Amino acid sequence: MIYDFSQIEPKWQKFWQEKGIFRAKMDYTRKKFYCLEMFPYPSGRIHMGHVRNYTIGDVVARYKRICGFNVLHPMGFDAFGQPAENAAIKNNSDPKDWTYKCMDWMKVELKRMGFSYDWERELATCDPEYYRFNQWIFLKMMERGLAYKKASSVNWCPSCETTLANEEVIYGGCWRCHTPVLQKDLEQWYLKITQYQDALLEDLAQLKHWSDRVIAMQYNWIGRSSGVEIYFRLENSDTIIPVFTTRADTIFGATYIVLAPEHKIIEKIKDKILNIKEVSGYIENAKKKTRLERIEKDKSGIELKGIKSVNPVNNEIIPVFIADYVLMEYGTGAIMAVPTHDQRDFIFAKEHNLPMRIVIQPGLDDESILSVDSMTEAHEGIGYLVNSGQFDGSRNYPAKEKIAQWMEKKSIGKITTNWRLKDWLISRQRYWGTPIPVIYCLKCGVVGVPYEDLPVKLPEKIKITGEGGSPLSKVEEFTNVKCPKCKGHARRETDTMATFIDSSWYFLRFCSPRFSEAPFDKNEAAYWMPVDQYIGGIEHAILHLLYSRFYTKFLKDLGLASVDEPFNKLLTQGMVLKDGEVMSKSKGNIVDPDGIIKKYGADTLRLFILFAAPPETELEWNDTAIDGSFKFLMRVWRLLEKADDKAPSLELLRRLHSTIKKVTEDMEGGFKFNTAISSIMELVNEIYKADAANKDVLKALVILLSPFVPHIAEEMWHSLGEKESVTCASWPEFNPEFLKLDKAALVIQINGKVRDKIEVEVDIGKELLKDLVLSREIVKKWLEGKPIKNFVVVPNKLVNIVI
RNA sequence: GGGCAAGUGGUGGAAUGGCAUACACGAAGGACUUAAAAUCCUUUGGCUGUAAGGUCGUGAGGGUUCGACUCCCUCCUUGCCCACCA
Repeated sequence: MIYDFSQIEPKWQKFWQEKGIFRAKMDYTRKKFYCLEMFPYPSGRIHMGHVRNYTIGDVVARYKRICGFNVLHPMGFDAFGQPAENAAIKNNSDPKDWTYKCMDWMKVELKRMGFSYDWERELATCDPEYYRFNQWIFLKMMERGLAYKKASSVNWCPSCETTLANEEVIYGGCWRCHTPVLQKDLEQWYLKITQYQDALLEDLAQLKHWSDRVIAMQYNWIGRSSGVEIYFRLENSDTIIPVFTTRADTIFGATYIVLAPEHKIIEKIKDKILNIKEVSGYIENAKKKTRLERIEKDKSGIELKGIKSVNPVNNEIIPVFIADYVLMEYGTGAIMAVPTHDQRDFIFAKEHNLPMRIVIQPGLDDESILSVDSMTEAHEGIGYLVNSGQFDGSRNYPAKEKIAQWMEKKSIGKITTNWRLKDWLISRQRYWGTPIPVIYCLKCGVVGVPYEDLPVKLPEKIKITGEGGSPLSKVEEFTNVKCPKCKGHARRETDTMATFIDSSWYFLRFCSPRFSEAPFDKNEAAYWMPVDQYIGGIEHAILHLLYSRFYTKFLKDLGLASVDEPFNKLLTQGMVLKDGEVMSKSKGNIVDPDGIIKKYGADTLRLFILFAAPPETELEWNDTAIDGSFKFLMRVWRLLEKADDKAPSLELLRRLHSTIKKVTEDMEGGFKFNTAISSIMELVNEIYKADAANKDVLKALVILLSPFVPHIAEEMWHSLGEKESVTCASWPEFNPEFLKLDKAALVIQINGKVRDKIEVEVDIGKELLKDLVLSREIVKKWLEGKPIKNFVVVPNKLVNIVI
């Protein structure tokens, strides 16, 4: 009887599907468990990253199911996006055809892995029945002022010919193609995620089962900082320039102010700027620079000649500069410069030969006194205030609050909170996405498409060239519409939504994927949500999770969702590496899962991936080590030949029950699959050693194995005489009676070093133990009459004699 | 510059205050075989020793403790995230 996985695996996959074992139904009498893995983008074939992600998820789902939970474990496709469009341009084909072909391929591969999905809940975000609710939610946001159109300077990728959200700009480049991003003035749709900034930040505290790493990433991204907006007036004018600072304690040291080149005030005061030509030149130049260039360059800048400002705390007349190191998108787009206590200002002041004044002395004794002439860098640390009027002598950090309050009282400043998080730009000049459901009418203005007209369907079979902006703008029958209000001539919006929208609520849709009246059925979602265990890559730690949290909060406010946070536990799995590097086509180090399945079967692949490393850490692919996983399964398989009804030895039962205990603890305490599997391997070794494979012991072994390697487990389960699926069995409980021992192997240490071992009765008294230990020959030799300073006993574990 | 991880045999990794290297992979030797594969058995951190044993050893240095891979402090290295964020 050989282990023929190629016959076994399809057989049970078919069996599970025909019996509908993984179909999920709402049942208030049972405890639910919603297990979700981040759904894939249909790029063609599944890769090892997918296999790892979905194997981890499948083990969780199968384990919870066998523990008696009512498990929801769905799968679908994040089907809109640019690769499909690019493929269409390249092959002169249709994005829809390409996408559906890819999904079909991937589905075959996912099924071949034996994942326990409820395929009846499958969804694809490019399906009009799905994206109509992207539009539905968008209209609800529009009604509440959360979706709005705004003209502004936006991130523009010249290669993709589309706008990008701040979140999609990675180190000055496009997140997709890494092309340096430019700034462009455009009218675009935004979602007001900032409406939820407080909740998004505060509710992070609820997410006790998320890693510190992800929490920190979200926290930093939202980026709340409290400080003061200080009003600097221009000399001989009523014009006020507000400036944001977190360092109000340094205000008396502000010796000039600096504006971002894009600052609106410049246009208003340009007649008074004496060197306007040079200033305009500088601004033009700054606009042309990519963000990367602005960051890398030294601190360039130019003074606005003829313009002076007034420091409101001491009425000092100070110069005004523009410089591209000041960012328009953060704070007020203007800063007060304190060169003595801010390193960037220090460099700038040195370069432009600007005045400095020390307002914080690190210590008041002679050696630590700073002087402007001898300073080589800014003093950003703590100290005592000087040159600061009535605040002289206070410690600078406690003075911060006092100064802020004083400024507020004098109406020269306002205590404010500044956020790094900006509203979400969602307009994309692309075809393969959700059309934004808006119509522009000359008479009525911006009009939302009426709900009964949804979905606004993407026109099919259109020509996509990849040139000249939005493909939809060239489709006359799409753009040319009647105004829903006045029935007059109107034009349809031709931009599509960012694809992160699609994945921001799919977990809710999975609760009732065929529901047609709303994005999802309230009651179903109330039962299944939140997702109990979410599993995916760390690359989605910021954007996808933040947007999903935002959508969930909005949908709760709409009265649809029942939870504040969508994902209770989050597991971010590590990447799969080959030769220390991430697998990628360009590096040519791809291992194709399909080839592995053909050679070893899905169970071996699953086992190797789970055994080789804990789920969160990186996994180094090893072509020879996978052989070991295969051999282990064959070794398990051969146990069938040994199956008998002889009573198992007490020793074997002990091992069985300690394995049950260990595996259960590993599953409950953070999914330590690698150590769970290694303890099962020890059990198998023990059965071989005992050379007696009692059927009940084997059945327990098979159940323990079933979440990891479901096909071989199912086959063995039936071979052992069972008729139902092993997935319907119940998880074994360990019997503590078997774990009790009457003898304990004690380690004898002398001065903390192991010198001897002794077997004694469990819970032996200290005095009796001491006599026993001291009578040992080895112990006597080491002691050699030296006095014992201390005799430490750790019950049933060790003794340590200190001499 | 800020934040979060991590650093253990030839390799993946185990041990979260109590026998460092479980479980595997690889390697070496042996059994079975005409042979190979498969399977089974033995060995496998360094140094030292015929052996018993001794001794060193978890990135480096200090500390706490009867006892530290584990806790604390300082530093080094690597990975990831953010970053002229005022």
